[in-house]
Amino acid sequence: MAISRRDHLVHVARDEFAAHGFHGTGIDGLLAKAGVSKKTLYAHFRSKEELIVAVLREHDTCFRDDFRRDVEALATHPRERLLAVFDVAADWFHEKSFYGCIFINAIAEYAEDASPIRDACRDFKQMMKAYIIDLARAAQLAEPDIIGAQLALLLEGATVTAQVSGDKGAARVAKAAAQSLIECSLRPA
Amino acid sequence: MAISRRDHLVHVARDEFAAHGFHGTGIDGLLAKAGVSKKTLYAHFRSKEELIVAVLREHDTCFRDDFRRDVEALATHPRERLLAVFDVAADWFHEKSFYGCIFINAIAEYAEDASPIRDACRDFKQMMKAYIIDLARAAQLAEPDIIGAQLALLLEGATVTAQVSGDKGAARVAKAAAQSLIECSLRPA
DNA sequence: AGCGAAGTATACAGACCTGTTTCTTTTTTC
DNA sequence: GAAAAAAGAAACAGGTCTGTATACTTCGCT
Repeated sequence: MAISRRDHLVHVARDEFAAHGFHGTGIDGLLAKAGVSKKTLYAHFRSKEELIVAVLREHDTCFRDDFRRDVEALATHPRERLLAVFDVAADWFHEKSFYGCIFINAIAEYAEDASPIRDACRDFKQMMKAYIIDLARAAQLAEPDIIGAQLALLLEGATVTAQVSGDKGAARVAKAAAQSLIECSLRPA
Repeated sequence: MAISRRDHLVHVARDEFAAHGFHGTGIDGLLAKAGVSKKTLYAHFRSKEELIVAVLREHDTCFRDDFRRDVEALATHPRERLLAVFDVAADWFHEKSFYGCIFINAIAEYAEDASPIRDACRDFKQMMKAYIIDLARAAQLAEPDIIGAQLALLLEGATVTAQVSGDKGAARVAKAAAQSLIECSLRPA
Protein backbone atom coordinates (compact mmCIF):
# COMPACT_ATOMS: atom_id res chain seq x y z
CA MET A 1 0.00 0.00 0.00
CA ALA A 2 1.27 3.42 -0.93
CA ILE A 3 1.63 5.95 1.79
CA SER A 4 -1.43 8.02 2.59
CA ARG A 5 -1.84 11.56 1.32
CA ARG A 6 -1.69 12.70 4.91
CA ASP A 7 1.70 11.15 5.48
CA HIS A 8 2.97 12.43 2.15
CA LEU A 9 1.84 15.92 3.06
CA VAL A 10 3.47 15.76 6.46
CA HIS A 11 6.68 14.58 4.88
CA VAL A 12 6.80 17.38 2.32
CA ALA A 13 5.81 19.89 4.98
CA ARG A 14 8.74 18.78 7.11
CA ASP A 15 11.19 19.46 4.30
CA GLU A 16 9.65 22.83 3.49
CA PHE A 17 9.47 23.95 7.11
CA ALA A 18 13.07 22.87 7.65
CA ALA A 19 14.33 24.70 4.58
CA HIS A 20 12.30 27.92 4.77
CA GLY A 21 11.08 28.15 8.33
CA PHE A 22 7.53 27.84 9.59
CA HIS A 23 6.32 31.38 8.99
CA GLY A 24 8.38 31.45 5.82
CA THR A 25 6.48 28.50 4.36
CA GLY A 26 3.08 29.45 3.00
CA ILE A 27 0.23 26.97 2.77
CA ASP A 28 -0.30 27.55 -0.94
CA GLY A 29 3.31 26.95 -1.89
CA LEU A 30 3.50 23.93 0.35
CA LEU A 31 0.44 22.36 -1.20
CA ALA A 32 1.73 23.04 -4.70
CA LYS A 33 4.99 21.32 -3.80
CA ALA A 34 3.17 18.36 -2.35
CA GLY A 35 0.64 18.16 -5.19
CA VAL A 36 -2.18 18.10 -2.69
CA SER A 37 -5.27 20.27 -2.56
CA LYS A 38 -6.23 22.63 0.18
CA LYS A 39 -9.35 20.69 0.91
CA THR A 40 -7.35 17.62 1.71
CA LEU A 41 -5.08 19.54 4.04
CA TYR A 42 -7.98 20.95 6.02
CA ALA A 43 -9.72 17.61 6.06
CA HIS A 44 -6.79 16.17 8.01
CA PHE A 45 -5.69 19.21 10.04
CA ARG A 46 -7.72 21.99 11.50
CA SER A 47 -5.02 24.61 11.09
CA LYS A 48 -1.45 25.21 10.04
CA GLU A 49 -0.38 24.90 13.67
CA GLU A 50 -1.93 21.45 13.86
CA LEU A 51 0.05 20.48 10.76
CA ILE A 52 3.23 21.79 12.37
CA VAL A 53 2.62 19.74 15.48
CA ALA A 54 2.01 16.66 13.35
CA VAL A 55 5.27 17.31 11.50
CA LEU A 56 7.17 17.61 14.76
CA ARG A 57 5.60 14.50 16.26
CA GLU A 58 6.31 12.49 13.13
CA HIS A 59 9.87 13.76 12.96
CA ASP A 60 10.35 12.86 16.61
CA THR A 61 9.67 9.16 16.10
CA CYS A 62 11.32 9.06 12.69
CA PHE A 63 14.53 10.76 13.83
CA ARG A 64 14.71 8.69 16.98
CA ASP A 65 14.35 5.41 15.16
CA ASP A 66 16.94 6.32 12.52
CA PHE A 67 19.35 7.66 15.09
CA ARG A 68 19.22 4.58 17.27
CA ARG A 69 19.50 2.26 14.32
CA ASP A 70 22.57 4.10 13.05
CA VAL A 71 24.23 4.17 16.45
CA GLU A 72 23.61 0.48 16.97
CA ALA A 73 24.89 -0.30 13.49
CA LEU A 74 28.11 1.61 14.09
CA ALA A 75 29.10 0.02 17.38
CA THR A 76 28.11 -2.84 19.59
CA HIS A 77 29.88 -2.20 22.88
CA PRO A 78 28.03 0.33 25.04
CA ARG A 79 31.00 2.61 25.52
CA GLU A 80 31.65 2.71 21.79
CA ARG A 81 28.00 3.43 21.15
CA LEU A 82 28.21 6.45 23.41
CA LEU A 83 30.87 7.85 21.11
CA ALA A 84 29.19 6.62 17.95
CA VAL A 85 26.43 9.11 18.75
CA PHE A 86 28.75 11.83 17.52
CA ASP A 87 29.65 9.95 14.37
CA VAL A 88 25.99 9.61 13.51
CA ALA A 89 25.61 13.32 14.21
CA ALA A 90 28.52 14.04 11.88
CA ASP A 91 26.77 12.16 9.07
CA TRP A 92 23.63 14.12 9.80
CA PHE A 93 25.46 17.45 9.60
CA HIS A 94 26.83 16.50 6.22
CA GLU A 95 23.47 15.75 4.71
CA LYS A 96 22.67 18.02 1.80
CA SER A 97 19.47 19.12 3.45
CA PHE A 98 20.75 19.81 6.93
CA TYR A 99 19.04 22.81 8.47
CA GLY A 100 19.80 22.20 12.13
CA CYS A 101 17.41 20.74 14.64
CA ILE A 102 13.85 21.42 13.55
CA PHE A 103 12.72 21.52 17.17
CA ILE A 104 15.14 24.28 18.07
CA ASN A 105 14.04 26.13 14.95
CA ALA A 106 10.41 25.70 15.94
CA ILE A 107 10.97 27.16 19.39
CA ALA A 108 12.76 30.10 17.79
CA GLU A 109 9.56 30.96 15.95
CA TYR A 110 7.01 29.91 18.58
CA ALA A 111 8.35 31.06 21.90
CA GLU A 112 5.08 31.04 23.85
CA ASP A 113 5.43 29.38 27.21
CA ALA A 114 2.67 26.85 26.71
CA SER A 115 1.77 25.47 23.31
CA PRO A 116 1.59 22.06 21.69
CA ILE A 117 4.55 23.06 19.55
CA ARG A 118 6.70 23.74 22.56
CA ASP A 119 5.51 20.50 24.16
CA ALA A 120 6.59 18.51 21.12
CA CYS A 121 10.03 20.13 21.21
CA ARG A 122 10.48 19.55 24.91
CA ASP A 123 9.43 15.93 24.56
CA PHE A 124 11.94 15.32 21.80
CA LYS A 125 14.82 16.85 23.73
CA GLN A 126 13.92 14.89 26.82
CA MET A 127 13.81 11.68 24.80
CA MET A 128 17.24 12.26 23.27
CA LYS A 129 18.76 13.07 26.62
CA ALA A 130 17.20 9.97 28.14
CA TYR A 131 18.61 7.89 25.30
CA ILE A 132 22.13 9.14 25.89
CA ILE A 133 21.79 8.57 29.62
CA ASP A 134 20.65 5.03 28.89
CA LEU A 135 23.77 4.48 26.81
CA ALA A 136 25.89 5.86 29.63
CA ARG A 137 24.22 3.50 32.06
CA ALA A 138 24.78 0.56 29.73
CA ALA A 139 28.41 1.63 29.52
CA GLN A 140 28.49 1.24 33.29
CA LEU A 141 29.77 4.73 33.89
CA ALA A 142 29.81 5.79 37.51
CA GLU A 143 27.29 8.60 37.20
CA PRO A 144 25.32 7.98 34.02
CA ASP A 145 22.81 10.79 34.69
CA ILE A 146 25.53 13.39 34.96
CA ILE A 147 27.73 12.21 32.13
CA GLY A 148 24.71 11.60 29.94
CA ALA A 149 23.43 15.12 30.50
CA GLN A 150 26.85 16.51 29.71
CA LEU A 151 27.14 14.56 26.47
CA ALA A 152 23.64 15.67 25.52
CA LEU A 153 24.77 19.28 25.89
CA LEU A 154 27.74 18.57 23.64
CA LEU A 155 25.45 17.11 21.02
CA GLU A 156 23.17 20.15 21.17
CA GLY A 157 26.09 22.49 20.92
CA ALA A 158 27.57 20.65 17.97
CA THR A 159 24.23 20.68 16.16
CA VAL A 160 23.78 24.41 16.61
CA THR A 161 27.36 25.15 15.63
CA ALA A 162 27.09 23.05 12.50
CA GLN A 163 23.93 24.93 11.60
CA VAL A 164 24.86 28.51 12.39
CA SER A 165 28.54 28.51 11.52
CA GLY A 166 28.38 25.76 8.94
CA ASP A 167 31.17 24.08 10.88
CA LYS A 168 30.47 20.40 10.41
CA GLY A 169 33.69 19.60 12.26
CA ALA A 170 31.79 20.46 15.42
CA ALA A 171 30.83 16.80 15.63
CA ARG A 172 34.50 15.82 15.86
CA VAL A 173 35.17 18.43 18.51
CA ALA A 174 32.21 17.20 20.52
CA LYS A 175 33.32 13.62 20.17
CA ALA A 176 36.78 14.45 21.48
CA ALA A 177 35.23 16.26 24.43
CA ALA A 178 32.95 13.31 25.08
CA GLN A 179 35.92 10.97 25.03
CA SER A 180 37.74 13.12 27.58
CA LEU A 181 34.72 13.26 29.84
CA ILE A 182 34.26 9.50 29.72
CA GLU A 183 37.92 8.73 30.31
CA CYS A 184 38.08 11.21 33.15
CA SER A 185 35.14 9.61 34.87
CA LEU A 186 36.89 6.26 34.69
CA ARG A 187 40.01 7.33 36.60
CA PRO A 188 38.89 9.57 39.45
CA ALA A 189 41.37 11.86 41.14
CA MET B 1 22.21 63.65 25.08
CA ALA B 2 19.30 61.30 24.80
CA ILE B 3 19.65 58.27 22.58
CA SER B 4 18.71 58.74 18.97
CA ARG B 5 15.42 57.54 17.60
CA ARG B 6 17.36 55.10 15.48
CA ASP B 7 19.00 53.49 18.49
CA HIS B 8 15.75 53.47 20.40
CA LEU B 9 14.04 51.73 17.51
CA VAL B 10 16.79 49.15 17.22
CA HIS B 11 16.56 48.48 20.93
CA VAL B 12 12.80 47.97 20.90
CA ALA B 13 13.09 45.88 17.75
CA ARG B 14 15.57 43.61 19.46
CA ASP B 15 13.15 42.92 22.31
CA GLU B 16 10.24 42.34 19.97
CA PHE B 17 12.19 40.10 17.62
CA ALA B 18 13.51 38.11 20.55
CA ALA B 19 10.08 37.65 22.09
CA HIS B 20 7.96 37.01 19.00
CA GLY B 21 10.42 36.01 16.29
CA PHE B 22 11.34 37.93 13.16
CA HIS B 23 8.49 36.95 10.91
CA GLY B 24 6.20 37.03 13.92
CA THR B 25 6.94 40.70 14.56
CA GLY B 26 5.10 43.03 12.21
CA ILE B 27 6.43 46.45 11.32
CA ASP B 28 3.25 48.22 12.38
CA GLY B 29 3.14 46.66 15.82
CA LEU B 30 6.82 47.24 16.31
CA LEU B 31 6.51 50.92 15.44
CA ALA B 32 3.52 51.32 17.73
CA LYS B 33 5.50 49.76 20.58
CA ALA B 34 8.45 52.02 19.90
CA GLY B 35 6.33 55.13 19.40
CA VAL B 36 8.05 55.84 16.13
CA SER B 37 6.52 56.53 12.76
CA LYS B 38 6.95 54.47 9.67
CA LYS B 39 8.61 57.30 7.85
CA THR B 40 11.36 57.43 10.44
CA LEU B 41 11.97 53.71 10.15
CA TYR B 42 12.36 53.82 6.40
CA ALA B 43 14.48 56.94 6.63
CA HIS B 44 17.06 54.94 8.58
CA PHE B 45 16.65 51.48 7.05
CA ARG B 46 15.79 50.49 3.55
CA SER B 47 13.90 47.36 4.55
CA LYS B 48 12.93 45.15 7.43
CA GLU B 49 15.91 42.93 6.69
CA GLU B 50 18.23 45.88 7.06
CA LEU B 51 16.68 46.60 10.43
CA ILE B 52 17.18 42.99 11.46
CA VAL B 53 20.84 43.13 10.50
CA ALA B 54 21.25 46.34 12.48
CA VAL B 55 19.62 44.69 15.48
CA LEU B 56 21.96 41.71 15.24
CA ARG B 57 25.06 43.86 14.83
CA GLU B 58 24.11 46.04 17.74
CA HIS B 59 23.33 43.01 19.91
CA ASP B 60 26.67 41.52 18.97
CA THR B 61 28.73 44.34 20.45
CA CYS B 62 26.32 44.90 23.34
CA PHE B 63 26.22 41.25 24.38
CA ARG B 64 29.97 40.84 24.03
CA ASP B 65 30.74 43.85 26.17
CA ASP B 66 28.31 42.85 28.89
CA PHE B 67 29.48 39.25 28.84
CA ARG B 68 33.15 40.11 29.17
CA ARG B 69 32.48 42.65 31.88
CA ASP B 70 30.47 40.14 33.89
CA VAL B 71 33.07 37.39 33.50
CA GLU B 72 35.88 39.69 34.54
CA ALA B 73 33.87 40.95 37.48
CA LEU B 74 33.20 37.42 38.70
CA ALA B 75 36.77 36.12 38.66
CA THR B 76 40.28 37.39 38.22
CA HIS B 77 42.39 34.29 37.65
CA PRO B 78 42.23 33.06 34.06
CA ARG B 79 41.23 29.55 34.99
CA GLU B 80 38.43 30.82 37.20
CA ARG B 81 37.28 33.10 34.44
CA LEU B 82 36.97 30.15 32.11
CA LEU B 83 34.47 28.64 34.51
CA ALA B 84 32.84 31.97 35.32
CA VAL B 85 31.63 31.96 31.72
CA PHE B 86 29.03 29.42 32.75
CA ASP B 87 27.98 31.41 35.81
CA VAL B 88 27.38 34.43 33.63
CA ALA B 89 25.42 32.20 31.28
CA ALA B 90 23.35 30.95 34.22
CA ASP B 91 22.40 34.52 35.12
CA TRP B 92 21.48 35.13 31.52
CA PHE B 93 19.25 32.07 31.41
CA HIS B 94 17.41 33.29 34.49
CA GLU B 95 16.61 36.68 33.05
CA LYS B 96 12.89 37.28 32.77
CA SER B 97 13.21 38.00 29.08
CA PHE B 98 15.42 35.09 28.05
CA TYR B 99 14.49 33.77 24.64
CA GLY B 100 17.65 31.90 23.77
CA CYS B 101 20.36 33.15 21.48
CA ILE B 102 18.90 35.63 19.02
CA PHE B 103 21.49 34.61 16.42
CA ILE B 104 20.44 30.99 16.51
CA ASN B 105 16.84 32.10 16.30
CA ALA B 106 17.65 34.29 13.32
CA ILE B 107 19.29 31.44 11.43
CA ALA B 108 16.26 29.30 12.16
CA GLU B 109 14.12 31.79 10.22
CA TYR B 110 16.64 32.84 7.57
CA ALA B 111 18.45 29.73 6.47
CA GLU B 112 19.70 30.98 3.11
CA ASP B 113 23.32 30.15 2.57
CA ALA B 114 24.51 33.67 1.94
CA SER B 115 22.81 36.67 3.49
CA PRO B 116 23.86 39.54 5.72
CA ILE B 117 21.77 38.01 8.47
CA ARG B 118 23.71 34.78 8.34
CA ASP B 119 26.97 36.70 8.22
CA ALA B 120 26.07 38.57 11.39
CA CYS B 121 25.27 35.31 13.16
CA ARG B 122 28.45 33.60 12.03
CA ASP B 123 30.52 36.58 13.11
CA PHE B 124 29.00 36.56 16.56
CA LYS B 125 29.58 32.86 17.08
CA GLN B 126 33.14 33.13 15.88
CA MET B 127 33.78 36.02 18.25
CA MET B 128 32.41 34.13 21.26
CA LYS B 129 34.46 31.06 20.43
CA ALA B 130 37.58 33.19 20.02
CA TYR B 131 36.92 34.80 23.38
CA ILE B 132 36.71 31.45 25.14
CA ILE B 133 39.85 30.25 23.40
CA ASP B 134 41.59 33.41 24.55
CA LEU B 135 40.57 32.65 28.11
CA ALA B 136 41.87 29.10 27.72
CA ARG B 137 45.15 30.44 26.44
CA ALA B 138 45.40 32.89 29.32
CA ALA B 139 44.73 29.96 31.64
CA GLN B 140 47.81 28.34 30.10
CA LEU B 141 46.00 25.18 29.13
CA ALA B 142 48.02 22.84 26.97
CA GLU B 143 45.78 23.02 23.89
CA PRO B 144 43.70 26.19 24.21
CA ASP B 145 42.21 25.90 20.73
CA ILE B 146 40.84 22.46 21.40
CA ILE B 147 39.64 23.01 24.94
CA GLY B 148 38.23 26.39 23.99
CA ALA B 149 36.24 24.93 21.11
CA GLN B 150 34.93 22.22 23.40
CA LEU B 151 33.84 24.69 26.05
CA ALA B 152 32.19 26.82 23.38
CA LEU B 153 30.14 23.79 22.36
CA LEU B 154 29.08 23.28 25.96
CA LEU B 155 27.97 26.90 26.17
CA GLU B 156 25.94 26.58 22.98
CA GLY B 157 24.35 23.39 24.18
CA ALA B 158 23.45 24.88 27.53
CA THR B 159 21.91 27.93 25.89
CA VAL B 160 19.75 25.85 23.59
CA THR B 161 18.72 23.49 26.36
CA ALA B 162 17.76 26.38 28.63
CA GLN B 163 15.67 27.81 25.81
CA VAL B 164 13.95 24.72 24.47
CA SER B 165 13.51 22.69 27.61
CA GLY B 166 13.38 25.61 30.02
CA ASP B 167 16.09 23.82 31.97
CA LYS B 168 18.15 26.65 33.38
CA GLY B 169 20.24 24.10 35.29
CA ALA B 170 21.91 23.37 31.99
CA ALA B 171 24.45 26.05 32.88
CA ARG B 172 25.45 24.07 35.97
CA VAL B 173 25.74 20.85 33.99
CA ALA B 174 27.90 22.58 31.39
CA LYS B 175 30.08 24.10 34.09
CA ALA B 176 30.70 20.71 35.65
CA ALA B 177 31.61 19.29 32.26
CA ALA B 178 33.93 22.22 31.64
CA GLN B 179 35.61 21.64 34.97
CA SER B 180 36.18 17.98 34.13
CA LEU B 181 37.61 18.83 30.73
CA ILE B 182 39.98 21.38 32.21
CA GLU B 183 41.12 19.13 35.03
CA CYS B 184 41.63 16.25 32.64
CA SER B 185 43.80 18.33 30.38
CA LEU B 186 45.99 19.19 33.37
CA ARG B 187 46.82 15.62 34.29
CA PRO B 188 47.45 13.70 31.10
CA ALA B 189 47.35 9.96 31.09
C1' DA C 1 10.27 85.49 13.93
C1' DG C 2 11.13 82.37 10.45
C1' DC C 3 13.10 78.63 7.85
C1' DG C 4 14.14 73.90 7.24
C1' DA C 5 14.82 69.40 8.97
C1' DA C 6 12.78 65.74 11.25
C1' DG C 7 8.89 63.47 13.01
C1' DT C 8 3.86 62.04 13.33
C1' DA C 9 -0.32 60.43 11.49
C1' DT C 10 -2.66 58.16 8.12
C1' DA C 11 -4.22 56.49 3.94
C1' DC C 12 -2.97 53.51 0.35
C1' DA C 13 -1.03 49.93 -2.93
C1' DG C 14 -0.09 45.43 -3.95
C1' DA C 15 1.12 41.23 -2.44
C1' DC C 16 0.58 37.33 0.51
C1' DC C 17 -1.55 34.89 4.31
C1' DT C 18 -4.92 31.33 6.35
C1' DG C 19 -9.06 29.15 5.95
C1' DT C 20 -13.91 28.38 3.53
C1' DT C 21 -16.80 27.20 -0.10
C1' DT C 22 -18.42 25.48 -4.53
C1' DC C 23 -18.11 22.65 -8.25
C1' DT C 24 -15.95 19.02 -10.82
C1' DT C 25 -13.21 14.87 -11.26
C1' DT C 26 -11.27 10.77 -9.77
C1' DT C 27 -11.22 6.70 -7.09
C1' DT C 28 -13.14 3.19 -4.37
C1' DT C 29 -16.60 -0.12 -3.14
C1' DC C 30 -20.36 -2.85 -3.59
C1' DG D 1 -21.71 -0.58 -13.77
C1' DA D 2 -23.63 2.64 -10.26
C1' DA D 3 -23.50 4.85 -5.84
C1' DA D 4 -20.55 6.98 -2.58
C1' DA D 5 -16.44 8.71 -0.80
C1' DA D 6 -12.32 11.21 -1.50
C1' DA D 7 -9.64 14.54 -3.75
C1' DG D 8 -8.61 18.29 -7.16
C1' DA D 9 -9.26 23.05 -8.90
C1' DA D 10 -10.26 27.48 -8.17
C1' DA D 11 -12.62 31.40 -6.56
C1' DC D 12 -13.31 33.98 -2.52
C1' DA D 13 -13.31 36.32 2.17
C1' DG D 14 -11.07 38.83 5.49
C1' DG D 15 -6.98 39.88 7.38
C1' DT D 16 -1.98 41.16 7.63
C1' DC D 17 2.29 42.06 5.57
C1' DT D 18 5.95 45.45 3.76
C1' DG D 19 6.79 49.59 1.76
C1' DT D 20 5.27 54.33 -0.32
C1' DA D 21 3.09 58.74 -0.51
C1' DT D 22 0.77 62.76 1.33
C1' DA D 23 -0.39 66.20 4.67
C1' DC D 24 0.34 68.14 9.08
C1' DT D 25 3.19 69.21 13.28
C1' DT D 26 7.07 69.95 16.14
C1' DC D 27 11.65 71.26 17.14
C1' DG D 28 16.23 73.31 16.55
C1' DC D 29 18.83 76.95 14.89
C1' DT D 30 19.92 81.40 13.33
